Amino acid sequence: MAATMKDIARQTGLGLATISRYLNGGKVKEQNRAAIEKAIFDLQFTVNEFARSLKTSKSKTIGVIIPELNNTFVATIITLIEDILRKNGYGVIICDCNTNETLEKEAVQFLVRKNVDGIINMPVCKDGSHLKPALDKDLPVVLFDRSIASLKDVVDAVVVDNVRAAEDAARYLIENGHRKIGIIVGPHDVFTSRQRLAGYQQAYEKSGLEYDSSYISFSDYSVHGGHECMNRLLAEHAGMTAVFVTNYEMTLGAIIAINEAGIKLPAELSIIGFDNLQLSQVIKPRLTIITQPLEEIGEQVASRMLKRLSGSGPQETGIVTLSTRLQLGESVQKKEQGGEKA
Amino acid sequence: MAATMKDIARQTGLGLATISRYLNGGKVKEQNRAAIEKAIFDLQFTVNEFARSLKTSKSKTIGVIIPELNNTFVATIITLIEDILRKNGYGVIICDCNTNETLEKEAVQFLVRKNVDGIINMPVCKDGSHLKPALDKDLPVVLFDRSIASLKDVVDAVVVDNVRAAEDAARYLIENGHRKIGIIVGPHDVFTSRQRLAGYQQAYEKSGLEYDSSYISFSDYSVHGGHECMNRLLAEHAGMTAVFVTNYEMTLGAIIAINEAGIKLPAELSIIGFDNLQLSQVIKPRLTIITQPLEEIGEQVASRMLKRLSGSGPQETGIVTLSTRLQLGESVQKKEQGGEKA
DNA sequence: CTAGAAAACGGAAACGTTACCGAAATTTGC
DNA sequence: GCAAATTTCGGTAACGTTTCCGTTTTCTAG
Repeated sequence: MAATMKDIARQTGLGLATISRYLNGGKVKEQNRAAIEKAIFDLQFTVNEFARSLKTSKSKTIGVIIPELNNTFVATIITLIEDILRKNGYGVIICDCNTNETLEKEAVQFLVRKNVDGIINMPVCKDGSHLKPALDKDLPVVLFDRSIASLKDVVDAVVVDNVRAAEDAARYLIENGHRKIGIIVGPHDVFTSRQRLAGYQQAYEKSGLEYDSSYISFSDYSVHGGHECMNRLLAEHAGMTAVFVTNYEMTLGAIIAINEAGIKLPAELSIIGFDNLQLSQVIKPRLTIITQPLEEIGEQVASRMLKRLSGSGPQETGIVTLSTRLQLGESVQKKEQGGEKA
Repeated sequence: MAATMKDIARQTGLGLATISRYLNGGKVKEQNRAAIEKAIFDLQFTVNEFARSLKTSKSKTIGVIIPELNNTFVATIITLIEDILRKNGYGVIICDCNTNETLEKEAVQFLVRKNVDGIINMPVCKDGSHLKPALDKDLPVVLFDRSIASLKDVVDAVVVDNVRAAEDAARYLIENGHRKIGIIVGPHDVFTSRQRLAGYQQAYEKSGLEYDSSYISFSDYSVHGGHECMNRLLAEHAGMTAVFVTNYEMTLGAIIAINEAGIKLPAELSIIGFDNLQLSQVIKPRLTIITQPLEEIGEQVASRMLKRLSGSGPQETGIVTLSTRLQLGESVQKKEQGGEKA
């Protein structure tokens, strides 16, 4: 049916090895090059990737495992990664594990069976045991958003400095005179949640202030969860003057709740949100937010993977920590303290 | 390195063909079956999918091309499709073409070169010419969200009845006494935009009323766009009593704009949104929305693809049209007409 | 012009499956 | 208990590349 290298060899009178060399960027005499190209054109030849893969044991495919595709942060990063990898000839197989450790483990097995050349993962499992099948086969693994301590010598990881990010946000609020600051964080056991909460606490400590743990509200990184938490905080803490919401979806939910309650931003309540610069500028008052360098995360993940793939010999792995930025808007109001502090 | 069928054959004393038969679900004598299974376990054998693919010319991989991954509707459907296909042993390679026809065409070529067994596509290109490389190779193609008239005999398509959906929404508003209804639609040239607009117009016509085309606002299906359009409509049409927003992202943007303007829902303005039942219940007043049967769309797309893949002989292709539902909330207020009618 | 070095080439053996089809083993029927 | 019918089995030839390495061609320099 389709033309093969043999057909090219026959038409050009050259040997198979020469055709192969040409196809793989080797040196070929000018006139042979022309002949081969003509034959390829005439016969509409395309390399059979199956045969090539059989010989090289490379699929030119990368597996990506994420907890949830329907999430701006994840979708944006995947889009960036996919774009870069595709430009380098790699296909990207996505597995949404629905924030479920069992499904995540199965996804790794599935991808290894599918002979992916590497795995990119925003991990749900905390100890990294799910990655064993991949590591056993020496596949390069790159984590993002969350790192896994026990794996730091065998995989790459790209994360942001969440502690610092949250600290920046909380400090900014404190500097603006706020003392009773609510925080809406993700699930207790998620890496980023913990870090962001730690940053909030650290800001209080460094300022020599105490925080009230009842102002800490755990949620699930969803719009619904953010809405719920915001309502709870509003109901329980009439004295709250500011709130820090630690991801995009929850920020959306929180704002909806605030609007519903008829609370004026920022006069009656200051807010700092998370991610999605675009939205922050659409909302009035313009939202002050912590932005993650999404492009950079995507690029780092993709380029680390590519480097490992082209890797000659063992390379050092490591954690790349990127910085977030406090993007000022108008959703935080300076609050005069009643002379409480100097 | 890794064990092959030959190793299994050697250990069991059976022939290669028998091992192959066993692996592919053929009949094997009970005691041989046991021996093979033991050998597989002992040697940690797994089928080399590369070799299998070379023989069968099947990759067990499906390509999915979408205009934009960072969109709830798309992400939700992809998640469903991916889940079903993975359970059937298929990997899903995703290509985000960024709503760009050139990139979409390149994505098809890329996937065909990667030997996918089929292509699922939410098409950007209107005439379907981008799919030629796939159709030339007789790959099954399933479209969703948008169909392409010229391809209706060669590909499957799963869409919803957008005309009816929009008509339902507009009629409901009209029945509730609204006459000056704004509509925020997607881009002029997109299938769903046109259909949803047509439904809106049809509702007016069937009610014997005229619509004012200045109440029609074209946008781009983004949060930002919805926000912008809503602001424009509010500025230009003080008399507007209701608005229909035709996708989720724009609905979000519109609500933010309404809230910012301090307009009370539904007392001062009624609104019907689109998609995302979950959010609609989080917002107060609970949003009246048009919901698309996302699960059903995902299932239909996946099962159509699976059917075509297992396909024995030529099957009939066709368009599946699913129904939307008007999910009542509290965001539409009955408006007494000043005896204008009847 | 020619010896030697360098570059380009080509034959053939894998890579690990699947599938055809004749041979061997087993079952069935009487 | 035996021939015929039915299963099950196994040898072997692909599938279309890549790669090793010995051979031929081309280039360089004196």
